[in-house]
Amino acid sequence: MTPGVELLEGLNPAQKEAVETIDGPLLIIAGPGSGKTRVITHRIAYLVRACGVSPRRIIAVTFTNKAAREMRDRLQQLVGAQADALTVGTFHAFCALLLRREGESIGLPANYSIYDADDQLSLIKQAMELAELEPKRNPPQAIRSVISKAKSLLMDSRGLAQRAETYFEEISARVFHHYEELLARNNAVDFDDLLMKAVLLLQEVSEVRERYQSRYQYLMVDEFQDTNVAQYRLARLLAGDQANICVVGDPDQSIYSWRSADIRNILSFQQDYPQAKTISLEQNYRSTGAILEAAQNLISVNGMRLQKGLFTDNGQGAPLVVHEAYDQEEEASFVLGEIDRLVREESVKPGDCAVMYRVNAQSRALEEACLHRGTKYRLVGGVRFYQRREVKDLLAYLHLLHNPADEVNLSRVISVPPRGIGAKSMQALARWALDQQIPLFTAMQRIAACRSAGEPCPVALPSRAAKAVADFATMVDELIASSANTRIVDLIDQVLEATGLRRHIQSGEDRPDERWENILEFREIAQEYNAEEPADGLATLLERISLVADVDSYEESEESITLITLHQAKGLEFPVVFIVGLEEGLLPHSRSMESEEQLEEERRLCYVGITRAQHHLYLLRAFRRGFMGSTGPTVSSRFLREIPGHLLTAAKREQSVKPASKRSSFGARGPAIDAPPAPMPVRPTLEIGDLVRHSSFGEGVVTDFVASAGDHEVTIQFREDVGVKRLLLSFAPLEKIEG
DNA sequence: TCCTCATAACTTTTT
DNA sequence: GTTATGAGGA
Repeated sequence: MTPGVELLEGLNPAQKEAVETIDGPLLIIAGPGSGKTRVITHRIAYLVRACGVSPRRIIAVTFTNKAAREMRDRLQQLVGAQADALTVGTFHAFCALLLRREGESIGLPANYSIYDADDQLSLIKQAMELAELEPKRNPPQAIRSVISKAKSLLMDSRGLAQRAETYFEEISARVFHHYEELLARNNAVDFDDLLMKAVLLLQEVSEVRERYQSRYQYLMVDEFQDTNVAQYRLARLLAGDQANICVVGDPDQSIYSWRSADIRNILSFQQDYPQAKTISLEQNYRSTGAILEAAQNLISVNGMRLQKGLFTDNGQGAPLVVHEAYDQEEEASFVLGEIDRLVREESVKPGDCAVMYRVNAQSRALEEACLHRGTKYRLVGGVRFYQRREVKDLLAYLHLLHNPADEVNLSRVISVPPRGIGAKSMQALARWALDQQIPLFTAMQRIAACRSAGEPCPVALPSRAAKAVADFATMVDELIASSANTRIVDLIDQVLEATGLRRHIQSGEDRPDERWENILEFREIAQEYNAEEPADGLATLLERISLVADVDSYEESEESITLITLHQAKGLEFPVVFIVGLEEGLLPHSRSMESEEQLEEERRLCYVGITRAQHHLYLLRAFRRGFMGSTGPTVSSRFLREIPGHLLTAAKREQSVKPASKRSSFGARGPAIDAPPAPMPVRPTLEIGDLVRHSSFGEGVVTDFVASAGDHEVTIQFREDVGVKRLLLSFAPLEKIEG
């Protein structure tokens, strides 16, 4: 028997074909729950075990570190220790490594820093000062986004200046130019640079390109619909003329266009590789028929779309539950109440349940409800660990030790703790450094040298400040010297003591215990890097930390429910899913309602959420929701209307447990005094989720609403003894109960 | 130089 | 209901 042939067992024909097609370009269109990961991992294992390809020659690129880790784990099971020789990682991680090894050939020193969004912003503000632009009139955030878009299209500041179409782009190009220089001076790159410089490197330096092309014979790209132009170019450069490139994606799950992801890459792929084979995986193994049907109906509203015929052999399953809560507190308590009930009555584990939302701010109400009820939960995202102030401060010191040219991190730590070097002194120092054409930190070292030699200070500084600067430079120098031969954890301890950071945190007013806990947690993480060479250990630690997302640290647990944004939920699946906040302005988000493209992306986001569910799906909405301190009534999401009514059912009545007083106090028709005018024209009639009273049937919930021949047909779920009724709006004696 | 208090401005989504 | 910024006082 051919070795590795058992890897094909249990695959459907399309999956099998995808695994066996190993040479030449291959595009796999993989619907949700179609066994995509299985196909990718089996394909790699097949290459290794059946085709005898050395694992060193295979590279698989994923979107998140978590996906990479999962893939590696699965491959370990399929090919054992050989999995270690595979290259599996995110685009950014691969580029970071490539640049650290080969960057010198395009003038990038190996000890470069990676700047995150915050660092970028502070550099952009500096660049704006140099370009003499008012940050008030030109929001730095917006400029950053223009720069980032340009870079993801592989444009530098010259390119942007040439192709600028608006005044704002022209301004941005001017800032961009200074920004590039500042990055170079700080020996730093931003996220987009990782990709752009890697492309530049492979394009310009043929020796390196050929080496990598001949090393990697087989290339796979996961989540291809979320790649941007730079990433796609990189993939093509790596694939070379051999073109054993396999890309896997689903255009309907493209939700990162705001980060310059470009679905058109799928079209480009077919143009760039006309001989490419396309395989569609259409059988869904994850969800019930009802869930899949709802998802398909929703997504089919999108205009620009490749039709797909998803199907499942799973049963129809339970209908989707829609519920309108009074406010976000009641929404949260409904969710938790329902989870309790499922755990009690249907042997569901809390860990099987996930609550998904559009924006992180929505997690607050849910967290509070969990705390109140004693429900264990795991929050994915939120305030990121590495973004916490104390952790970032410590990291900034480590960055400075690794790359003393890094002035963003230098400025960050110069006054943490306060050591008598204020803004004025820093300004004077910076001016002098610029004058002397030396880096800021070198200027500080000069002052230290002058002082110890008893010479006068070359910069006009108050003597206290001059001493403080000299002490600081000496301290950092000592730490740098020590970093070359100290284990990471010991280095961290030295930094905490020498800089006074430990005392600063522990004697601080602001939750000192919690903040110190975070430092200790960071210390734990760093411990894992001890095995490596000390100097290299610092480099890898910093690199890894710069490139991890929070979803990466997500671990499954049986007792805790999961709170997660819709974006982060991509690639995950749960038996029970609650999607909350199905309201106009939230899902779809108000910032995405300007253009049809953005709206379609919101719809895809909703689609991603729905297709995460295996057995039970709940679609929730709050009638009133607070935003930015104030609170106002909401309008039901159009997405609810785009799901056919026969798939939906209203939540059982007793679930809405809020005391009646709260409801009635708002008043059925009374003017909403504190409510801002609704941003969207409210439908003059009824909407899905509305509560109505019928003169003979009693109270009910609208579950469907269709226009028909000059009238509207409403489907209403009444009390259990009455059941579901279809009524024509113009005839039915219906009264809306509220809002 | 550093800290406190007020106010303004804002919140998509993340490698 | 937050977090970033600024003025003014110690």
